[in-house]
Amino acid sequence: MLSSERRAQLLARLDEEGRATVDALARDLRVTPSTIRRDLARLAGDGVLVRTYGGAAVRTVPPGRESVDPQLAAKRSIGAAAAALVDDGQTIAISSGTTALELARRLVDRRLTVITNALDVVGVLLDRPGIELVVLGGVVRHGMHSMLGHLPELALHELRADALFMGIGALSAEHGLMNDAIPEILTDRALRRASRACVVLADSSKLGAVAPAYVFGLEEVDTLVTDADADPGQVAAFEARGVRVILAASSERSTSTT
Amino acid sequence: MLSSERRAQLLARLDEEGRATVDALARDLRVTPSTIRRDLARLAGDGVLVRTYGGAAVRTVPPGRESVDPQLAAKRSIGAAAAALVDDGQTIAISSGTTALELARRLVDRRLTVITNALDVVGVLLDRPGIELVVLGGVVRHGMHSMLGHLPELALHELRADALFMGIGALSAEHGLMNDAIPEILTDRALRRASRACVVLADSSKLGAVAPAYVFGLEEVDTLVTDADADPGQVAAFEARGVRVILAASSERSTSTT
DNA sequence: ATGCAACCGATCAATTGCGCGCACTACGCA
DNA sequence: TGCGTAGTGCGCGCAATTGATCGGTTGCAT
Repeated sequence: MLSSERRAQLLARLDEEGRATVDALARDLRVTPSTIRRDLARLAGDGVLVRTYGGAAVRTVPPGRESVDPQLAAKRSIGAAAAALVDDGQTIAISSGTTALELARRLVDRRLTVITNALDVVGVLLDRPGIELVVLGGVVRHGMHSMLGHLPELALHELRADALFMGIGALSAEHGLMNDAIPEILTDRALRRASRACVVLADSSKLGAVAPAYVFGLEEVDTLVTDADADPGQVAAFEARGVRVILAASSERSTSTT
Repeated sequence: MLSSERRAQLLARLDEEGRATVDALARDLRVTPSTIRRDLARLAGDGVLVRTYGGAAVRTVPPGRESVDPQLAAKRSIGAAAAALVDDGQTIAISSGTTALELARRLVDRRLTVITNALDVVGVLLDRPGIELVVLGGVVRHGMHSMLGHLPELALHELRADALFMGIGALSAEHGLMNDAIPEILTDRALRRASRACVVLADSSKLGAVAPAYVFGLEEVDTLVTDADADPGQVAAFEARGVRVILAASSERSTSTT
């Protein structure tokens, strides 16, 4: 095999899977880990990938944190369902989070203005012909790739969106929307204030859960997109609070794995 | 078989398979590897294919669009020299541009706070343990990956840096700093206002050149880092204007190619 | 905090490919 | 026939890649 071909396969695999270990690459490409390390170092020098301890990752995918996400299938279907709510020509805001990132992946061929504070969303939508991309700025949280602080708030005073699509760590009919990280909530509230409508993206495991940081109440939420595994009682409770609930068609295998 | 016919077959095969080894081509075309190497060298010179170790491959990017930067070696050395001006613990601002990007590559292992409006710089410095990354935000320019508009200005009201490192499209002792893109200049000026010192990074081809958009004058510039190919007259002119000039050691091969 | 296993970068020897010079052949032309 | 040019094959010194090894470092678990 040609060395350039090997590097191309390496990149293709990384593109597909988001990350790979040195050992796995060495085994599958039939070379020693030394060679893989050299290839990775070279490609990392070109800025194509990011070297991590034990392997490598695509630049735009957060490491570790979302390793083997059992809800990934659900998040994908939620992203697809949410994309159907977006009309061409609109201006939308997308918050950080893996579910919101799945939405962004579905929007690459659309004609939109997108406001975001999530660097991963930026990576997905960068240089897409129909996408006008507005980045909020801020201090980048390590690993999370979201931009926080008062800079996003400042920028959002100057911006307005038709709709905000936000992922959320937990939500309940009783306590509203909650997140794990306190610094996030100021940015999330500012995003809400700058948007006409609010669509919350949350897989069914988030419904009825709690998290330490209170973001805002359900009265601020117009639509909730979740997956078909959602508890009907929860769905009814949210609908009773005036939230339109959309159940995304879930892929079948997800039930068997849990 | 005619030699031109052989080269045509060689190209056809490469088009079909995407790659080929020297040995396989020599075997199938009934000539020695030497001849194949000569053919490949010739075709690579024409830009039709890419030579790789042990074989050849089709171009992955069309010839015109790709970034064959003749100044890349110079920019790398400039980036290295500029990195020596940065002390650990400092807060620095980095503007957009390929030369500034080379500086960023040299800072990945340092302990710094970095303010930038360049997404490529963000990609390089993202998740580096010692790097606190502050993104300015703004509207993303397609292809350029810089964030512009009044959002960066707004954010820069809230920020201060020890030094600004900025790439520049052209500069002369007479006309000061100039850029190709008008929208850039507002952001560049705001970056300057927020920084105590200003270091300009420009390879020698930029010295004495002109570009349409005036950014600011040399009285705002403390240091200029360029490569050793710089015209001594130009260097003297800049020094006469009070600018400290640093000549980065140039790599040797660049001279032989010109 | 500490110990341990895994990983990394640097280095070395071996293999393989490469550029270059030289000789030979084929062909066109006077 | 003699000569010049272009193309090809061959051998040699050199460069690039690779796999193995070693000392140092990192991340993880206890």
